[in-house]
Amino acid sequence: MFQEDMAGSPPSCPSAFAAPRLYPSVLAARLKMTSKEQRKQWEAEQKTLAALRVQEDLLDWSCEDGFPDLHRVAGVDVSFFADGTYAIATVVVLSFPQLKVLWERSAAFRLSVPYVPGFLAFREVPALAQLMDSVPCALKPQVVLVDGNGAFHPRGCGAATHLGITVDLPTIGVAKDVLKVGEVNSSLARRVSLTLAPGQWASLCEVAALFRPRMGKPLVVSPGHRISLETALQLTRAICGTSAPEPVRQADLRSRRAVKAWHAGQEVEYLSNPRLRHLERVQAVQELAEQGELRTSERVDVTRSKCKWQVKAPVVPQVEEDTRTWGSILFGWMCVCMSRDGQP
DNA sequence: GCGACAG
DNA sequence: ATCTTGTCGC
Repeated sequence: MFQEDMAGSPPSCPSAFAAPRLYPSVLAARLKMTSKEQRKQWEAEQKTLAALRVQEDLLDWSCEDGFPDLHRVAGVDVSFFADGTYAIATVVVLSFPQLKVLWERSAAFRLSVPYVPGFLAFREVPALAQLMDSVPCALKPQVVLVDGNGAFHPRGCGAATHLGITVDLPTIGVAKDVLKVGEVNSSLARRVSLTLAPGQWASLCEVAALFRPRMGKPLVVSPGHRISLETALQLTRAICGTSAPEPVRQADLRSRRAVKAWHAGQEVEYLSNPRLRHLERVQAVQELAEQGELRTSERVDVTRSKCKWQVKAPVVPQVEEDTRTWGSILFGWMCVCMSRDGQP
């Protein structure tokens, strides 16, 4: 049990949190604080949930041209206060294909768990799941895009998968950096990205692909829950703006805005104990699974899967002519420089 | 012992 | 994740 769970009341005054910024050291200290017992428990939960992951399309919308039955997509994100003890979780629901924001909710919560690579979900998903619960039925999203990984994870259970299973919605993981999973790492991804023109993608392994937006860093796309990698990629491409999928961009923008608003002294909604509520929820999911009420599926072991890095051109090219911008060209050049450093 | 490591 | 300015363009 983390001490923070005992803290009761919401923060009421920004000036009360003028704590010094100790990011690197605080992180290092907390990382060591995470006991081996805790890690084992987390790993066990991830394995249990990974076994419940539905890896094929289980959707209420069609994947055919233009996704005719898809009307609402959601994005989620978390932004942090400078003192590292509070954060704001945001859920946004957008219309499809217009990609206009239909609904938003942002709320502050106390961070009760450190960030440990491979265990992001335990830090961010409880608050996000609680917010997802409050989405009005009429606005319930048909798919959720998560900042992070889905099945592309050492135990097949990244934050997108964790969230998808606990709220029982299709999810897609979109990560800005490459988590090391088996043979896949950032240097492999860098080599693959050099072969990618804007708008193209290439697979990294069975459950992850690298997608190059028109501008900016390539994204790691992996299915979270109730969706295939193919469909996840297809949809991500369809809703990707210039550098990121619109739902995650909106969630990012709005959660940061909420942090700034907080700093400016505005009242912000507060979630009391997302982690404790989430523990009960996960338990409920596991019990349902034991009773056979939940569908289970075979887990793909990323670690043992071979890398297929053949480049595949997009079905519908997003960039017809050479409309590459300065930033895009500069990025390509930086990639070349970085790969030179990386090569013997 | 040191480095790696989604957000 | 967070720390950060000016600047160019619509």
